[in-house]
Amino acid sequence: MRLQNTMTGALEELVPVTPGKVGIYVCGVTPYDSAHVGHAMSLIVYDVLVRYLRWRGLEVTFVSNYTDVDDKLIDRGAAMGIDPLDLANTNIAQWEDEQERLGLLKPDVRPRVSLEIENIVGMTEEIVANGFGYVTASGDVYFRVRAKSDYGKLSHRNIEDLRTGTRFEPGDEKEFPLDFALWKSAKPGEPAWDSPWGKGRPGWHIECSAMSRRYLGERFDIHGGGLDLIFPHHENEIAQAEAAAHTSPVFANLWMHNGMVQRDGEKMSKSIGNVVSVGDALERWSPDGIRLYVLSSHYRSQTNLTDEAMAAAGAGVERLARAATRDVPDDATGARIEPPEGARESDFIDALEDDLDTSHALAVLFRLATEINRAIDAHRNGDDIRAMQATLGEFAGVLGLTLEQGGSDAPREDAAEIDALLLERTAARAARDFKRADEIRAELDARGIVIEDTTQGARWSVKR
RNA sequence: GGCCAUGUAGCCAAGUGGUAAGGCAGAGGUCUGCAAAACCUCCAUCACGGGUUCGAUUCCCGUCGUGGCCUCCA
Repeated sequence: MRLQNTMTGALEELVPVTPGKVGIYVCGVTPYDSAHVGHAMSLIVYDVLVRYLRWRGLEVTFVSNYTDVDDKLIDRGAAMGIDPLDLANTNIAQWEDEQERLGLLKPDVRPRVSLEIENIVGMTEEIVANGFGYVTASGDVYFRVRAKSDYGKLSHRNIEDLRTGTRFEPGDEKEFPLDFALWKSAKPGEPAWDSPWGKGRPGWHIECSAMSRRYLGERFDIHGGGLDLIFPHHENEIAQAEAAAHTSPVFANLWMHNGMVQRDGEKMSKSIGNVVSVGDALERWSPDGIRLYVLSSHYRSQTNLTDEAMAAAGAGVERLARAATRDVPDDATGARIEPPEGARESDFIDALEDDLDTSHALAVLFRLATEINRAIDAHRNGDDIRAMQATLGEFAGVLGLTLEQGGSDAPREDAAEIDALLLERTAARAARDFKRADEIRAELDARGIVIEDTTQGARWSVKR
């Protein structure tokens, strides 16, 4: 599989550190507020990566963290008058529920900063001992950026460029403006832990270096996150990890970064008030629809979330789901058929091998759907058609799509009533009382129910 | 200001130095009592201006637009 490595800017072959195994670390959220669709998009991308690699037979260890100790949590907690860790736990619980509804795989390890303090302190000590960190009079520990000659190599900036525009704050104890905090001494009322430098808490960046090393080793395969994390977060992670390294001069082999989601052509931001939370999204659109939308563009590109695009994604899911679940006659005497050019497993694999080209992979699914429909209409061999349906379902599964129909089996309180109306309509049609039949259809339509007359009889489903 | 992306049909969105995947929407047709679904057909010359080339949407330069990062951010 080839993936674009942000570090080199080139497409690189994924060559696992340990053959047959892949370690992936993805930066998780800071749970100071509800998650939004941008977070969801990011995780959907890596979710598909993990699913695909596993489908291909690789043993994947997927690690993603929660930053539950952070300035934002402390500030928000103070404003709300609650303990920042409680706030984090509340938001994490909500987000985990939403992740499940989005069909996201659970990471194999889900570390939290608050439970990793010893690990983080240990790494910080190593960095200081190696001369890459220093302790100030007030008990803060900073990373000495100038000691790392290749600092900036991920974001392709040099220290001089970065220095422009920065300056020392009055009373700043930093040696150099770009130095960043590894450990922050505790202020009254803040969550704090013991350390060799007194009570305090970790800086933002050190956690990911410490946790990824603990669970994946000093060198691992893929580190992912949003484009906005390249600088300073990932840059600093690299500096820290390499400053503490014992055996490997390289931290992550491949750096993957997903593009940002815009809403109606604008950046989602609290100030504009256009942030779409995951909760809102799940209210309005199906998990498959959200996923299809995300996967319809390349993960590195910026996407624009519009109601129209979401409706299109939902309709696309319907098309795939229908084809995958459409009744196929048992007849196995029809002419044999197999997936056509562009709809074969090799096409699907080629697409995803090529820097996770999910858009192309989806095109394979749609071609397969068309072929299934054609084959059914043409009374082709039933076994062959069912095989194609199974393939479609399998590919969809690799992409994390469930293709569940919102059909008659969907739980609905008035199901019995709807069934009764449908029976009445069937009787009316048999009696050629089309006026009454159409009335019933209109009534059900008003209730969000769609009727289809098929050769197997009438059926209803929930309109999406 | 610096660094980096990006600009493809009504919308979303792939892609390639040799005249543009796929989805949604739309139009016509088949099927249907009518619909729905499905199937068939149709629907773009790739922001603009230069350059390189036998030939560019695809490479280079410039302009304009959009966005990201440079401070917290998926």
